[in-house]
Amino acid sequence: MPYDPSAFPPFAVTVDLVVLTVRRHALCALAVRRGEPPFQGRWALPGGFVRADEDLAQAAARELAEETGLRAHDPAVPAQDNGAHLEQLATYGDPKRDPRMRVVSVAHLALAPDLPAPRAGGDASNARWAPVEELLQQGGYGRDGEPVAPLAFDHAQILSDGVERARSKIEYSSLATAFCPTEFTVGELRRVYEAVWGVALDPRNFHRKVTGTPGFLVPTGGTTTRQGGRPAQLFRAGGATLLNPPMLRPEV
Amino acid sequence: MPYDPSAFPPFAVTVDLVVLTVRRHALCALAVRRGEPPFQGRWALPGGFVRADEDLAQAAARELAEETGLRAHDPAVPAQDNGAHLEQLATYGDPKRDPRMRVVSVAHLALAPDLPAPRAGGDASNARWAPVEELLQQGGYGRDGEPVAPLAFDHAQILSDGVERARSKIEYSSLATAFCPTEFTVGELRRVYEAVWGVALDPRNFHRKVTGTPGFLVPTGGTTTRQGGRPAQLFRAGGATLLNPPMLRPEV
DNA sequence: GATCATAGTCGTCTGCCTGACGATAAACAC
DNA sequence: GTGTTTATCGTCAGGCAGACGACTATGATC
Repeated sequence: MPYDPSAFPPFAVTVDLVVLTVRRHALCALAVRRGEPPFQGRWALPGGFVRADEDLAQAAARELAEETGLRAHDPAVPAQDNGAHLEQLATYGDPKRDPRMRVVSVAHLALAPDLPAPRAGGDASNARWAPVEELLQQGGYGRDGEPVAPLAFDHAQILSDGVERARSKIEYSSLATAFCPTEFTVGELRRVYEAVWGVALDPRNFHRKVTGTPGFLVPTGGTTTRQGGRPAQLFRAGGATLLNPPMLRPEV
Repeated sequence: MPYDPSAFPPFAVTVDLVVLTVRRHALCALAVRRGEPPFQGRWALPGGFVRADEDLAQAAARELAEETGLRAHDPAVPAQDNGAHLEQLATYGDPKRDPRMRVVSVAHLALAPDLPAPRAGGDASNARWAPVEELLQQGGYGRDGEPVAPLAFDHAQILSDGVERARSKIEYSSLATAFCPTEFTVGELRRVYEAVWGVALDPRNFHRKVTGTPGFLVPTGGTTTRQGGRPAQLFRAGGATLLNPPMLRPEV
């Protein structure tokens, strides 16, 4: 195939972000309201065009910072604090996914601890954390009784894929700690698993499992009582990234 | 962000293919020789531009058919024969990955049973199955004593990611059957695992494990003796796609 | 201050799965 | 027949997970 610039059609390339966090025992995703057509007024995933001199991961990190103020976690610096986990998810390129033009979107998945409040260009009403089931239900009515419109474009599919990735990845990696603050208790980590998987876990077996997995948790020495009840030990994420044996997701 | 066609730079979008198979107890990948600069004469992964009206998966399936004659396995037809498994792998978009222009490549992973012979535009000398370690070694000398040049572009990284995906995915899915013909024996399936993982497995424990996992294998009733020794039962891939519990890859 | 509710932590027991490995079965080569 | 190769069945011990009892340490309530 000789090199011929007219031999290939031009594409626009964007990054879209599935930013997940756990709030009030529910897995939530960041959604922004679209200000212009198509899908004006509908909720969508945050994202934007990749710039001419930018790598895909850079573009995703830039969008993440613009939308949330989060810095992306550099994989080369595992002990970095307050950085969000960011990884490529999948690429969506259906010719009709954007009615305006041919857009290929490289979706990324970000996991963040619970954050104060979202921002989207400074306008809080145009960005929110919403439970993923609420964003994924087709039509129907949300918790507040208002009608729910599906996400713009193919973003329901992207969000669904991102949630599934997160659900499976916390099984065999220490990624669940990305949902926790720098220091956290075993109970807080358990509530992350329960929210992401949507199941209840036995606190005793969970405690035995996570404290017995080498490299998963490192005790800081401190304790906290912010959950009420007996004070709990505080931990930081250990160096291990892959858990062997993995956490087991209960059968449905 | 208002819609402004001049606000985004144009990209070329390609699909690159990591086509894996098991030949002579070794994990092999399809490589094609580049006929023009850049990297003229070097080996590369097969691939090509995505057309204007084509989905990414369609483009990957078309390239796969052009290079190997394989039809992609439609996930909606699980019992389809002789179709190769095809899935999206990852997307590579470093601004300098192609010296000519800005190219974003959506890599796909294909798994195929052992095939007669590769073809690349009818010229067999420009396409071959090569063991992945041979393609991935940087410089040095191959089995035949000839100097080995690294793969073109970032294809070593793509191939490495594809191999790692395959290695981990046969742990928890029935994907290893994609390397086998329609009917196969437990021993043949074991040799697939051994080649992909590069380890030796205990035949007795392997047999117990795979025949005891519901939905993994379905006996066809026939037997074969094509491996020599006692005749072995023939199986087809069962309906299960996810293995629970998974196959365990031995520690290094 | 006693009592209660809440949450955390340590143990025990049982069943299942895995790895190691012995034994037998059925073909082919000589 | 003997040896070789591959397939298949069985046995046994160790480890891990699920179920669940027991105890500890805090704050809330009376």
